[in-house]
Amino acid sequence: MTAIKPLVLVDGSSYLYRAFHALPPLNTSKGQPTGAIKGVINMLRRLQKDYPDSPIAVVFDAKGKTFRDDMYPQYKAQRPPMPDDLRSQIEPINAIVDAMGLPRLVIEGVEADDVIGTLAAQASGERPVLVSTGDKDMAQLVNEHVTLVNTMTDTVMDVAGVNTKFGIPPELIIDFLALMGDKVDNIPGVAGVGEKTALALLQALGGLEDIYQNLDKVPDLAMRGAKGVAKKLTDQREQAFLSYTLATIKCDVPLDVSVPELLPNSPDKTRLLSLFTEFEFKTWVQELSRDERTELINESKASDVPSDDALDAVPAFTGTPDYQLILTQSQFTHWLDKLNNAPLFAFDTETTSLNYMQARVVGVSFAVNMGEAAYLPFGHDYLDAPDQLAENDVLAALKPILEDHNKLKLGQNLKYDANVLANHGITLRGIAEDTMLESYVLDSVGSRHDMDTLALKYLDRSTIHFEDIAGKGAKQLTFNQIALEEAAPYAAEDADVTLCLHHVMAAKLKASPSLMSVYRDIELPLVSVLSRIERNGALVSRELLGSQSHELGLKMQALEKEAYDLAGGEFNLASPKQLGEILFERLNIPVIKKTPKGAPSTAEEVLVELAHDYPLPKVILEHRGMAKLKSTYTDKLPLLIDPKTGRIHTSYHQAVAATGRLSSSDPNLQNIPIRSAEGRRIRQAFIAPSGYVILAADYSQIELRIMAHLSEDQGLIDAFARGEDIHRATAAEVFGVAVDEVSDEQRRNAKAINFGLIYGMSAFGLARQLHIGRKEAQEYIDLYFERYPGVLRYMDETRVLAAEKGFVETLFGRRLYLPEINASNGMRRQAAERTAINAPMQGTAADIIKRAMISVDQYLSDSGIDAKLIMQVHDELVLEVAPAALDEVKAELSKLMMAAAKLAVPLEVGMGTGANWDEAH
DNA sequence: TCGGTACCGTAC
DNA sequence: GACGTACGGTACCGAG
Repeated sequence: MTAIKPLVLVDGSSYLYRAFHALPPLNTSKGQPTGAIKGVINMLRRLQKDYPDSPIAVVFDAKGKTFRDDMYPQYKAQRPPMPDDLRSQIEPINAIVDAMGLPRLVIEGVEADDVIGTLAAQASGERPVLVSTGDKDMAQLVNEHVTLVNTMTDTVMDVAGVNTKFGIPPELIIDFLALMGDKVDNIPGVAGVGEKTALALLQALGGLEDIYQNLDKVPDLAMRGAKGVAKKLTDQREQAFLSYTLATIKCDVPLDVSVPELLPNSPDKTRLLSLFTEFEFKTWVQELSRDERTELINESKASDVPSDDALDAVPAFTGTPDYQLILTQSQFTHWLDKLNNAPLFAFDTETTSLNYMQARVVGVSFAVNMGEAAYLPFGHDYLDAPDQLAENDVLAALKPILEDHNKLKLGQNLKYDANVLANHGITLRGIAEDTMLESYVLDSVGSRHDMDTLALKYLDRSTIHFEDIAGKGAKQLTFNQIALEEAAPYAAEDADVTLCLHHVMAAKLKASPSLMSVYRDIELPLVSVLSRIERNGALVSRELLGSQSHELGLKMQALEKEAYDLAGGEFNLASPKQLGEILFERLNIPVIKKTPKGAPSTAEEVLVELAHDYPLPKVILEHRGMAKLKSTYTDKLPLLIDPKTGRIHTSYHQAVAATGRLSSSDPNLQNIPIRSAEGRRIRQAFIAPSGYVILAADYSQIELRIMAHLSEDQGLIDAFARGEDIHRATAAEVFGVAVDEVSDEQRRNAKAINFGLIYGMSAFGLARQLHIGRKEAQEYIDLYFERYPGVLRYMDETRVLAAEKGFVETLFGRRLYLPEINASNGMRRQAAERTAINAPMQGTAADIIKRAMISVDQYLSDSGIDAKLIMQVHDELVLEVAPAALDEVKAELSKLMMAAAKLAVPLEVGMGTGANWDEAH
């Protein structure tokens, strides 16, 4: 089934101007402006990716007069001449378009619009037409065959879209322009008739002709100044009809090309490479060389991966599903046969607990074809439960299938299934697809990624919820206690829905090679790696934590007494509300800051400030610090030690953080204290077992290095290349002193600036951070951007691109959508802008360490060396290593982590070892 | 007894 | 209001 490829008509001139004006200026090191080139070519590359092999034409305005100038000498007359900085970019664009193999059209005497209108008319009815433009005037071309697409904003406009956007159908767009005129093109329109009046007239009376035939009805229309409008229309009749002609796109320009001749040629890669190099488009240069490498790789492995085409050919299932319950050996044999012969099957485990270390599998469900699934129970043991197949027999029969690399599996969060199967001695292999990860890669923030949410979102299907059959709260049943009549439809549905979801989401992913690569090359291989890390666990000393808890408790008691004396009565130190009353009402201490809800804040920074003048805040601060350590860490961690392994097994969440980072819970191992001496004692409780040492390896300044790479700022790149202390180097630049004369304060300030940049900080934020004036903070920021202009440009460009596209990307193509980037609420919009700045850096760092984890895990298992991964903390990997293996592991780990990305700056890795996690830093 | 919100604090 | 991403603790409040 091959759909007819659409004809793609690109309004090159509209993008040329938009790119030039909307994007911040960009120059090569020789001073050649390239911002518009980059904008236009970027857009063409996107179109090519979206519509490969479609006939396409890139159309530009010709120089000189057009027929409209003859008709109306003032047409576009007020337009300033093209700026030199734009003019000099036209030839390069032409050259690149030609090298890309795209047909380029420039026709004398008419405008690009007319050429596009003509070609659209020619193709109309034979194939769909997509007009790629940023110009709304083109809406007049829209009909059932012709759609507009704004490639810069990724929005499309069909007939319904025109109606929604303008409130009138496409046929009336010319009339609309004729009435209200167009400032940009200097089309006069009817003076005194603006957008609102024009729409009211058109909606009430129809087109221009109809309006003039019904001028008597105009004064009665419900619109502002209706009475005067009729006179204006009468007086300016001629001008109105002239405007109509001017605004009409000509659809019968004589052309000496026709649609079939517009197929793209294969690109001249050598020429492209030299052009991209000349204009210093470094990422495209890299991509060109990378593409050539991957083409070779793909050719060699194309045959052993099942094609997604096979799935796409399966129509969506709409009938009544067939869900079976497997209770007999012959039913089981039948399904084993299906599984063995399926190119891919969905499966799901039902268990007794959400805790993957303690869970036992009590049943398994499968789906091979959509709408057909089965539940195989073997551990339900409620009163009067029917006889089931024996667990041992079932698992023994399934084991070879589940452990076979070549029997491909699909699931929803298969890491969990892999973990619980491991409890039964089964190593899940052949993890080929995971719907949770498909959803996460498609849109990490748009919705949650649990199956119920996905079924509603992608299948418009409401599923049986776990709570529906298990109940909730204290009397919630475990799965083995649920009657099979209820359990079977639920479990079978899970497998079926997973299969249907994959069908839908895989097609979406396929449309975007970069998202597909994030999914297939990063997220999917990571599943098994994370499963192993989780099951390895981290060893903690129960004794050490216990004595720390005890000690903290004693100190807190003393502080409480002290606090009650100072406050003149007992109160709950942990209650911000009660504390606020004591401080700000009873003791009349001034309020420095309020919480978002308006209550006086008792946050740390406030108490630190107050501690200068009052004794109580200092006591509260000390108490809080201890309470935090005790309740969150020293009391809690021992409770999470698994009785069987004696270790702590966290859960890493792969589809939670918007940027692509992992998160960790139960416990969260990614926020164990390190900054204060007291906090670090908790890290001392993370110990190596006897005969091993802890090895911690972390990327040094990874996000700043990524900023240097993405911004291509030469100063920053050079500083990293020289291997300088980056905060010191920044301070030297910003404060204009030699590197070895930077004071501690200057370095501290520079460090705050560097971190602030990563977070999209404002002068206010920096001022608060450094306790300086806002003006002074702004001066620092200005100085910084003066020294590192590439960074400023990158930030501006990122904001603009985010606003136009609605998402930002990491180096590896992971996307983060920013629905509020164009919000009218300034605060929300600014928050989205800060996310836009931060996400590419944080997300690229996440991509890099994930890639490193995959290769490190591969190395560890291939080599069989005595070492294992036990933790990941965003930019750090922690391992347990036998001392005899230490030298080799360190060398290999460093090599693999550095090789996880090729940036314009070196990726440096720091390492430490010790008997515990604290010592390893 | 629970679920949700507010506030606070830990990490990178 | 003003610095990004997480998780989780305690307090508090209201519904059941």
